[in-house]
Amino acid sequence: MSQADSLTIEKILKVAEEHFAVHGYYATSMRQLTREADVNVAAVHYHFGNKEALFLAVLKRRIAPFVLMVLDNMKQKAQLHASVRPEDLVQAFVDVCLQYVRDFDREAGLVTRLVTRLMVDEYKVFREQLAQEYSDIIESILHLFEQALPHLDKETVRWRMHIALSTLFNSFAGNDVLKALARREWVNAKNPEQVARYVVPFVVAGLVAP
Amino acid sequence: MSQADSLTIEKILKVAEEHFAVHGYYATSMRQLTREADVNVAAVHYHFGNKEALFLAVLKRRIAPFVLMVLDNMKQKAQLHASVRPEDLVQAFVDVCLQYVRDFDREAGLVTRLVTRLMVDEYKVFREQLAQEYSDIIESILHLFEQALPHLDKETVRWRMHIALSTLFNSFAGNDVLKALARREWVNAKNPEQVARYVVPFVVAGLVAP
DNA sequence: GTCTATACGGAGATAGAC
DNA sequence: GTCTATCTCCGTATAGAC
Repeated sequence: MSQADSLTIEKILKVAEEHFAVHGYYATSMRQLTREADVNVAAVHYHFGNKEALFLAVLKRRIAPFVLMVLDNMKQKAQLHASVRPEDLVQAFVDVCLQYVRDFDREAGLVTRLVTRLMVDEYKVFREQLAQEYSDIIESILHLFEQALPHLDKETVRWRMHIALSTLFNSFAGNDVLKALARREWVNAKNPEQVARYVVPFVVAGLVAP
Repeated sequence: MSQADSLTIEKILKVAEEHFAVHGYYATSMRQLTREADVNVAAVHYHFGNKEALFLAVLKRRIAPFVLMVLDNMKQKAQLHASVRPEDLVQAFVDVCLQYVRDFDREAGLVTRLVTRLMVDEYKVFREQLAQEYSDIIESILHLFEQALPHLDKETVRWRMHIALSTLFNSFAGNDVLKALARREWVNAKNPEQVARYVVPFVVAGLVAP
């Protein structure tokens, strides 16, 4: 029986990705997770090996399709015009996020939350395993940014892309400094349409800044 | 004996803030922390109550002075000109970060890392306890942003401030999406001077975007 | 080949001896 | 104030049931 056909594996992955995205790697309990998925704890170790490997499986399943879709969407938008426009690159990212929300990620931010978790936790093991898979895609995206910002030197382009993507991932993950520091709710950071509306002009302006 | 005079408390706090900032709340082990601080595990429970309370103590000690310093610096810069300028507000934040690096935070990003941890973890207990302390300060900072961006409606100002502060905290925390997803090092996200150089024009442009 | 039952060491928490 | 003993829950490993 192939992995994809196994009901047990699917049940584990479904509950696991939710837990990892919402609570993070360390705060996720294998026992609670398997209880919720109605699966024995040891079944996870049989199918995946250990907690790290399960997390990796979740990441690989969700991040690769997302990043690839972003790249494709960027290329597609770029072809509509004579030159690559910064606003098209940003909009491509946003479109994929909104499409994910419509299609399957109703809670919004599953993939983006997983990525921001990776960002702050700097888990070396995961990075070494994941880097290989996405390096080429990220390289292609950088190439598009270089075309979109021809007046800037390459070091600056890398930094702007770095800040732009960090901001986009964090915004769609619903991460909210103001909510963390202040009492009343300032903005509805969990609403993807609202996020899209306000983050696009901000990031585009940041990219093309003098 | 007052808390500030206790050597044990000081030893615990010093090691704890390092561990919490670098590894996060859940990945921090009380046993490892106390071993490193050369203090008995139960001493933490005696002086602070539990792990949550210790984390709160660390946050209160570091975040309040930082945020207050940012507000003061913003007000100070604002008084130098007839109107409040967006670039002054951003530069005020950056100046405080760089001053922290020079003065005591040699590893850089202790405070900013703690805040980004709070952002992604959404730990309700901490928020309820902390929100009260910083609400007024954040409110004052919002007031400055409203003065600096008079042509924008208040909803937009809140969103721009939200995105700007998120980006600033994340940048100085050294959080790096590209490093999380790709193999080779794209930018030196851990170098505060480099961060300052590239993040300021980006965020200022984002704030004043049409 | 799949999965269950169970045991082990380490974590945070706490009561109570000193 | 300090520290030991102990409780419960965690991730993990493994033997064996089906």
